[in-house]
Parts: sequence; C-alpha cells; structure tokens
Amino acid sequence: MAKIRLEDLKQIERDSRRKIILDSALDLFSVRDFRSVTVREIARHAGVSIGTIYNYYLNLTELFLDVFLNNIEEITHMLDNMGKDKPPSLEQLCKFYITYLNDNMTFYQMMSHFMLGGEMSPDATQKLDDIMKALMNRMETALYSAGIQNNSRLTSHALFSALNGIMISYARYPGKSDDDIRRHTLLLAKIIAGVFNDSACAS
Amino acid sequence: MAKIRLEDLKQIERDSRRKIILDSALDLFSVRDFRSVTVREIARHAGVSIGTIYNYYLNLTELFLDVFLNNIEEITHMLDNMGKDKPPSLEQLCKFYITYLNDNMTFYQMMSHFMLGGEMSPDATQKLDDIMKALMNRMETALYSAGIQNNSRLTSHALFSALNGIMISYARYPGKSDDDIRRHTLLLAKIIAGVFNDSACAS
Amino acid sequence: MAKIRLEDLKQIERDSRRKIILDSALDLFSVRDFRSVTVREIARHAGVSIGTIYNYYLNLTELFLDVFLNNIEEITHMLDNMGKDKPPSLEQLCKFYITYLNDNMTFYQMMSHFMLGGEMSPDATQKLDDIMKALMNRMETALYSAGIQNNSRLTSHALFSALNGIMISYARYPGKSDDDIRRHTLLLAKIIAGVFNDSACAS
Amino acid sequence: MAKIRLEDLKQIERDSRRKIILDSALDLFSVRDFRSVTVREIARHAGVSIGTIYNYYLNLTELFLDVFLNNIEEITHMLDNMGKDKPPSLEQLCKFYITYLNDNMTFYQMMSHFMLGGEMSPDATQKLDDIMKALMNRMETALYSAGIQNNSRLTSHALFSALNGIMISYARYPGKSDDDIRRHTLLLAKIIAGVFNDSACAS
DNA sequence: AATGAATGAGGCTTCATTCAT
DNA sequence: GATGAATGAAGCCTCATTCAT
Repeated sequence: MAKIRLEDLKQIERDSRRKIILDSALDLFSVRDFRSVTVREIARHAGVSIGTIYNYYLNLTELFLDVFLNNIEEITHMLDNMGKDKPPSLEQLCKFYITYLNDNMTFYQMMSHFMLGGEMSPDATQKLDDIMKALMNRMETALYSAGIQNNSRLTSHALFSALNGIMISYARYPGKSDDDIRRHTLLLAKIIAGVFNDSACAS
Repeated sequence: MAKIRLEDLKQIERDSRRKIILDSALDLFSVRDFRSVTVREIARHAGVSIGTIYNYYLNLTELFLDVFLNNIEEITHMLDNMGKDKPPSLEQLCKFYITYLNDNMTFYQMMSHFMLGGEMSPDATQKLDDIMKALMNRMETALYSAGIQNNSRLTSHALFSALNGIMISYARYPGKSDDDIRRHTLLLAKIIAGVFNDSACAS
Repeated sequence: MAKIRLEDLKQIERDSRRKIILDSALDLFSVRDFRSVTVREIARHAGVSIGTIYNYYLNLTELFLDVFLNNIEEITHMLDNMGKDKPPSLEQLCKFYITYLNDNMTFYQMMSHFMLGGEMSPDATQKLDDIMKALMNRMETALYSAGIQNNSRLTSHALFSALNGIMISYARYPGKSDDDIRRHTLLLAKIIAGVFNDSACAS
Repeated sequence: MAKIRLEDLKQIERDSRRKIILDSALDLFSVRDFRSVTVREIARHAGVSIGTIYNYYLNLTELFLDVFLNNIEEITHMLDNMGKDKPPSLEQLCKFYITYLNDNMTFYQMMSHFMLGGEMSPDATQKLDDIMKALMNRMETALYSAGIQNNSRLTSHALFSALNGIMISYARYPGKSDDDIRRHTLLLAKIIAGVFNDSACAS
C-alpha cells in the first residue's frame, strides 16, 4: 500500500512537471508565433534544462501537439460547462468558439500547422482523432438541438470548418487592430450561426 | 520609337523570365509543401542562378506572395468564365472553389502561412487586399443572385471563410486518401452551399 | 564466521550482478557497433537502472574495457584447452584466432578503439598489459613449437599484429557477405600461418 | 577559347580552395584524434566559414574520406618513386609503409574507423576500392620481385594486413614514447618482411 | 543582367554522468 | 545499494541572402 502511494506520488510529480513545461510553452506561444519558439527558450522559461524537456517529450513536435490537444480538450470541457442543463444555442456555441480562438491564436496556428503538413506519429494521429471526435460530438448535439437532425454529423463538420475558416481568413486583416479583428470575426460567427439556424428552419 | 520597342522587348523578356521562375516554383509546390522548398531548388528547376531569383524578387516571401496572388487572380478569372451570361449558382461556386483548393494545395497552405504570421510589406499587403477584394466581389455577386441581399458583403466574407475552413479542417483527415478527401470536402462544400441557400430562402 | 559468509554472499551477489551487466552489454555489442550503444540501453537490457551501472563501473570506458579484457582472457583459455597435451599448430592457432574475431567483431572494434585513442586509466593499462602478456605467452609457445626459436617474443608480436591486421583490413570488404568475409579472412590467416611456418623452416 | 580558360580558372580556384580545407583538416588531425575535430575548428583553421566546408563536402564523413583517400594515393605515389628503375625490396616496402603510418597516425585511425563501421556511400565505397587496388598492385609487384609468384594477390592482402596490424596492435604500447613505438613497429615490420622473404625462398 | 560561392547564426537533439531519495 | 530524473555542453548541418566578378 505504501508502495502504491509512492508510485502515485511520483506520477503526480511527473505530471505536474510536465504541466509546468506545457504551461511555459503556452506562455511563450501567447506572445509569439509558436514556430519561432525554441527549445532553449521553453526550457529557460520553465526553469528546467533542455534535456528535461526531452525527458517529457520525444521531440518539439510532440510538445506542440500536447498544447494543441489540451486546447481541444479545454474547448470541449468549456462547452460542457456552458449550459448546465441544456446544450448551448448555435449562436452561443459559435461565439464562444470564435472568442476562444481570438484568445488563443496559437490554437489555430497549430491547427493549420498540423493539418497542412506537420508530421505526426500514428499514435499522435489516433489521439488527435479521438479528442477531435469528442469535440465534434458537442457540436453535433448543439446542431441537433437547433433542429438540424438530418446529416447532423456531416453538418457539424461543416460548422466546425466554417468557424475555423473565419479565423484563418480574417485573423490578420490588414490594418485592423486586435479589437477590430475580434469584432469582425464575432460578426462572421454570428452570420454563420444564423445561416445554419435559418437552414434548420427552412428544411 | 526604336528605343521604345527595345525597352518593350526587354520588358517582355523580363516578364517571361519572371514567369519561368514563377512556374518553376509552382511546379515544385505542387509536389511538396512550399515551406520546404529552397531557393536553390527553385533556381535549379527554373534553369537560372540563385542570384537571378533575387533580381526578380526581393526575397523568398515576395515570390511566395506572387504565387499566392496569381492563384487568387486565377480563381477570379475562372469564376468570371464559369457562367458566361449569368453568375454561377452558390453550389457551383462552392464546388468550384473547393475543387480548385484540392487541386492547388499550395494555395491554402500559403493562405494559412500569410494569415498566421508571415511577414508582409505594406506594399504587398495593399496588393493582396486589392486582389482579394476582386474575388470577394464575385462571391458577393453569386450570393446576391442566390437571394442574399442583406449584409451581402459580410455574408460573402462568411462564405469565403467557411470554404477555406473546409480545407484547413479536412485536407489531411487521418487515414484518408486524396480521393476520400476530395469527396468529403466537396460534400461539405455542398452542405455549406445548401445552408447559405436555405438561409436565403428562410429570411 | 557467520559474518564472513554473509560477506561472501554479498560478494557473490555483487559479482553475479556485474556479470549480468557485462553479458547484457556483450549481447548488445554482438548486434551493433559498441560505440553506438548507450548506457540507457545497457541498463534496460540488463534489467537494472542506469545508476546501478555506475555502481559497478566507474564509467562507460571501464565497462568497455571489462568486455575487452574478458575477451582476451577467453581467447587465452580457449587456446589452453585446444590441444590438451601439445600446443596447437601455427595454422590451428591462426585459424582459431580469426574465427574468434569473426564471431566477436566487438573485440577488434575495441582493440582499435583503445589502441587509437581511447583514454585508459593507469590501472586499466596495467591490467590490459598483464592479460595481453598471458595471451602472448601462448602465441610464443606455439611459435616455439613450430620451430621459431630465435626472437620468439618479437615474432609472436609480429604474428599477433598480422592476425589483427587481417580483420582490420578485410572485416568489411565492400560488397561481401559475412560468409565471404569469413572465408577470405580465414584464407589470409592460413597464408600468414604458412608464411611464418616456411620462415621457420628456411632459417 | 576564352570561355574554356575561364571555366578552367574557376575549377582551379575551386580545387585549390578544396585543398586548403583538406590541408587544414590534416593539420588538425596531426595533432588530435580526428574524431574529436569539429567542423567549426576545421573552418576556423582554414579561414573559411562553416558553410563553405559544406560547399565542398557533403558532410564531415566525406571530408574524412577525402583525407583518407589522399593518404592512400600519396603512399602509392611514394612507392612508385622509391626505386626509379626497380621495385623496392620487401623490406624497403615494409619499412617505408610503417614509417608512413608512424608519421600519419590519422591514416590508420581512419582506416579503422571506416573499416569498422563508418558509414560510406556506395560512391565512396567504389572510389576507395579503386584507390586501394592501385596500392595493392604495388604490393603485389614487390612480392613478385621477392619471388612470391604463387597466390601473389592473396599474399599481398596478407602482407598489407600484417603491416596494418602492426600499427593497430602497437601504436600505443603502454608506457612507451613515440620513438619507442617507432623503433618497435619498424622492428616488427622487418620481421614481417623477413618472414615473407624466407617463405618465398622456402617454397 | 546573371552568376553562384561564401556566409554564419542558430536550430534540434543526444547522452554520459550525477545525486537526492 | 538501487534508482532514474535532471543536467547542459556540444555536435552537425541548413539555407536565405549578399556581392564581387
């Protein structure tokens, strides 16, 4: 029994140190494009050595992926906690998602990165797939509540795509401030929500 | 007059050489992620020296941008030529755009790149803005024809976003072949088109 | 008395654990170039921790050296057991040695390593010297029996050199299989034996 | 014609710079084990940038190989120039070779390195094979003159092996000075020469 | 205008060894 | 005595860009 507790403690310590590294990386990513952040910087910022990073992650890509997956999980959890009793409305969901993306530009930077060529191990691919499915389930539920009951899975893919596309297309509209961007993307999110809602009514 | 002709010739030669470089780059990008293509490779493939590349482009980014802008212009022209007399239907437009993106993966790779951190000169930003506006005009026209007459500019932004998002989100769905991807993204394009169409009817 | 037995037991356990480590290392070396084997791998393969390795060896070099010395001792013992009553003939000796080297490529890899720059402690140097002398005695005996009685010590050095050189020079003849190598090196061993034999007769 | 001269000049310049790099590397290798010499050091010592090294060599291994091949060629040429009219005697050849090895410890360090695991491209392997054959021809000729006319190719392999083995086995005899080593290895070379000579007479 | 050799900062990663538990 | 996480120096190599010819 004592032994089990010791192992547990070790695991907890390991997890917490991994979290320190992860959070340090996030910290840096919130300020700079993640592709320009170096291992050295992450290590220094986390207060550990370079080697320690590699004790917790096979390579930089795995660390990036961890950040990415954590983001998706966070979004999923936040969605679960939005409407305690009933699922969020389409508009709530869209606005929330776009707000999250505005607050976490690293997230869609990484999405682009991994989707457009970032090499991933089969293991990582599987994990990503699972976590993504959980998020898609929430989207599907919201669509279902909004009255879209045919093709709901495919439509949730379309909705997810549309929202991601907003940020990809307008996250850096030339000459606009961060606030302008936020306002514009939220507006587009509202339009997307409206379009999907109307479509539900029409059909 | 003779002088003018000589200058013209020079300009023509210059333009054609620039085109050779551009096409060579495109050639390479059709096979590999553009971020992994080096100046040396482009030069060798174009049959010119590295230095020549820099005689025609300030730096690699400008060349990338040229490729990108040419793509947008090409899309715009193709849209213009689709329906000789009447603008394309929403579904036609969406399917066409997604088909183009499937055929030119470099295009949305570059879109992501420039939107998510690629540094651009003010000059380049302006040019991009102009060319993008022309494309957006075509989208707006199609939406207008489909019955979306309120907020049509904003809605065309939303449509553009949604289509881009399809590729970003599903261009590399794990374990799917190129053909699967094409089928899935076209399906999503159809759903998007349908949703926008329904919305037009509903309102 | 009980105490002595306990100490003995401890020593036996210590020796056996050291042997486990040594054998694990040998196991790995039989498959891969010893210079590419890491402490971590040896530890894992031996089923002990990295730290334990360092409880038994001052550093990796000492472990390598231990493997090397054990090899030389093994060769010496095998030579002793070859001809129970009379020493082996020159050809027998040469063939045996080359066969051993073919079977234990790590041995001459290490010989090269230590001879060509591997740092050794004075203590280790002394140990190596002793063990090497024992082997050289066997060679000298064989040469003596073959009729080489002048300069026999020096000649045994020459013979030893010649045999080692065979492996260094032809252990990786380009495009040859392991079997080809074995056949070629054994042939050269036979020639060397013959040359030394003839020389004995001639003088 | 002018053009050809220009190209020639360029090639000459290229060759000479390559030689500068090569000589700088050799310079360093004469003082330190080549495996501990870094690209940075070679570059600094040659007065060029690191990148320049890689303009002339694909990687460090290729540079090492170039040093090695140059050594073999040098030996071959020196052998050719030894006896203007008649080939060198066996003893001359052996002594010369061992002297060369004593003067160029990098040579047999590299021989060991490449023979015992250093990865080589097929192209490099071929080049090495060719150059080695030229050297072996000289050895064979000397053996032939010494009266060894049966199996002369195989015997030249054996002689080559034996000489290499001398250095591998005794280049670092514990507690001996460089001069001691030189004397001892030359002695062994003489014995080897004698043995092969006697053998020729006996048969 | 065309050439292409030279540049060199800086990236990621490895791995023997230590030492607190 | 056993453990194994932490350390961090150091290695090789890439590649956009410049500039003398």
